[in-house]
Amino acid sequence: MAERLSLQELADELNVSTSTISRVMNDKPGVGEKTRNRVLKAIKKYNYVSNSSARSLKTSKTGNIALLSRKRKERLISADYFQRSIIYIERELRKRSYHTIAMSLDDEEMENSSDLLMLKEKRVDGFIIRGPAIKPKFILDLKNSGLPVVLFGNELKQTEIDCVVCQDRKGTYNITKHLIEHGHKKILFLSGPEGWYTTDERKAGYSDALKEAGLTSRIINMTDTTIDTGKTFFKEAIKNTHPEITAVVAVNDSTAIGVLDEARCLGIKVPEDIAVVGFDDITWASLSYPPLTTVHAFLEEMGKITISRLLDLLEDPNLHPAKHIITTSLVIRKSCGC
Amino acid sequence: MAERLSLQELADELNVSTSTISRVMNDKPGVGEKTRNRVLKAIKKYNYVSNSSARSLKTSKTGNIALLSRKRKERLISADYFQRSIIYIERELRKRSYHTIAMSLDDEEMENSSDLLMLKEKRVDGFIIRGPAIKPKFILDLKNSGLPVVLFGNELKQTEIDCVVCQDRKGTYNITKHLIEHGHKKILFLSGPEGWYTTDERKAGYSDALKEAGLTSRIINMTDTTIDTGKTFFKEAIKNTHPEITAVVAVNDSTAIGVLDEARCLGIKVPEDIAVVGFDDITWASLSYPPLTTVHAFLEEMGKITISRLLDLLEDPNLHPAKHIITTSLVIRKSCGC
DNA sequence: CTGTTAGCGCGTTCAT
DNA sequence: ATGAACGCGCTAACAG
Repeated sequence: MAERLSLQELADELNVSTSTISRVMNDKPGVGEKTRNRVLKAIKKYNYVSNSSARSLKTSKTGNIALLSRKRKERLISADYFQRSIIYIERELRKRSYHTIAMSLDDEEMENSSDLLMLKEKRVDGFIIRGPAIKPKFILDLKNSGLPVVLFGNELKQTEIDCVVCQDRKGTYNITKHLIEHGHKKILFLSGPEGWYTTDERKAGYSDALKEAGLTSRIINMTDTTIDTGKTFFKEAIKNTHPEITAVVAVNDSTAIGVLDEARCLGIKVPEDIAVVGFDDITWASLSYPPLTTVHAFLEEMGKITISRLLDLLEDPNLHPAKHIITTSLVIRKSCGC
Repeated sequence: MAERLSLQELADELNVSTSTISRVMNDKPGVGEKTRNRVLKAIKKYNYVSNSSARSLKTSKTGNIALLSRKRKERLISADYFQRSIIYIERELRKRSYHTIAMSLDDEEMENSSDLLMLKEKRVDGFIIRGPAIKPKFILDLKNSGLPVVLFGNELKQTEIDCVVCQDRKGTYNITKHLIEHGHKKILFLSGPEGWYTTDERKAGYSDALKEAGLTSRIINMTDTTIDTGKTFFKEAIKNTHPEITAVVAVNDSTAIGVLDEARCLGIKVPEDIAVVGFDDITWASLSYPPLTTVHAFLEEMGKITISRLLDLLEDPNLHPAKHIITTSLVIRKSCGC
């Protein structure tokens, strides 16, 4: 590939000033029709693209957005959730001429948010933070950097901050109600750690449904929401603390799939002996055995809103924080037994 | 957060010149012990970090690496493969002070590689291209940009270019041989589109094993290597073209899992009626029903080498291209029936 | 409508 | 050992 052309070189080539070309490049007024066309043609001919560092230096805009996730230690369970959201967000950002810098941070790295170079280096214009398992302090540190932040699938409880979530509470309420309507009375909720937004909301939705039906709540707070915690805590429940249950509402599909797997190990038939339902509708929900009844979250639409919001914030950082809640829908498959 | 400090401001604060601080920042000689310490302390105190755009402009290094993948249209099946590699690569790069710009390109976007702004904008220092389903022209275009390129899980057939792969051929040879040793004689290979590196290699491995045993090859080239193509092509084979088979070697786990799913739909028992094996050892291989016998690829180690190589290339772009082949290992579970 | 000029914040000569 | 001056490539303010 030929050497990159600088603005100056192109200007010399055309016998115009750099400002003229700059004006044309940025679609600004103040250039005659004839000159503009001449410049446009040359830009195409020489395949001229402005140097992003120089532009950033001048404009203080990088054209990069950081997409931050938490790295889990356990078996990767939400992989397709991760992939679908990251791919969608990246592509949507790219359509609008932004690049995506992806990072997976473990808990330790989030402790030292001051280490996050990007923040001080001015390498990005804004942050998308994905998932519930992020420490509030980390989020606030980022927010205090002055750059726009939008949360995806999470909300801060004390501080108002832009966020995009699905109907966690209502979705779980609906699916729990579905089980109740099919005659279940002893329903266990496998929840995640207290304090995670989605977990708390979904737990509340479960409780809403049970309370409405006058049934007794049975809740277990797991240490995480993975296949493995699903297996472990379900086994413990069925063998010791809650042998009487006829249905399990899992806080997410990964947990539910862990339950399915463990049930198989224990010789418990799903849905004949126990009904199992999840939340998220990850790809594997349709491939598990039996296929999982769950709540579908519209990740793509959540992503779309996240990005629109972030870009709005980029234009006007003083917008008042908003919370965006996207609908969910119930997906009936086999694991609920109806 | 306080306003960012510029080099000049920090210099004024300390009554030294910007050059002195720059020297300290970049660990260069020519600064007295006492001054150096004083500067070091101030850097810490004011939390000074140099502006990345300005630095890039001056040094022509961005500190960004592009990680490119192909976006598939079908159900996402290799999600955890994707996630594991991207997370690992990103974290490993970050350890070495690089940021990762991730992009998922569809076929159309790869056609117009000239559109890839990054390339001309000088937004990245190098490229990692992940997966086999990438058009050679796209790779060559990138390579011709003059920036270092390393392929991950792919190889160019005509042009020498740095690449990191696993033992695709030998791995498939081994697992096929395993089936043969357990008495299978009519073994079908579900392959991907011709021309994809991994697919072709694995097919060759299958053929090696069959030839060695004096058995007849049965190969189907699918249009892609997903759960859905696995389902479709397996069904077609079992019902029409190859009803006699007793075992299926799938080109990857996604395909194998599609076969498992379709077998269940058709009332065919695995492994009793038909043995099924895959390749990759994605997380779901251990969770499918029955758990999948497969070939484990060491993604993390592949990622590590990819990065080391890319960084070496960054230092010396004239290194001779090298191909790195990482070992695989056979993982025996239930689906092969032994 | 167009060109000249002055930085953006940094690294790197070249003097001292 | 230190500092002054220059320029990386671009945009924007000011002249003309």
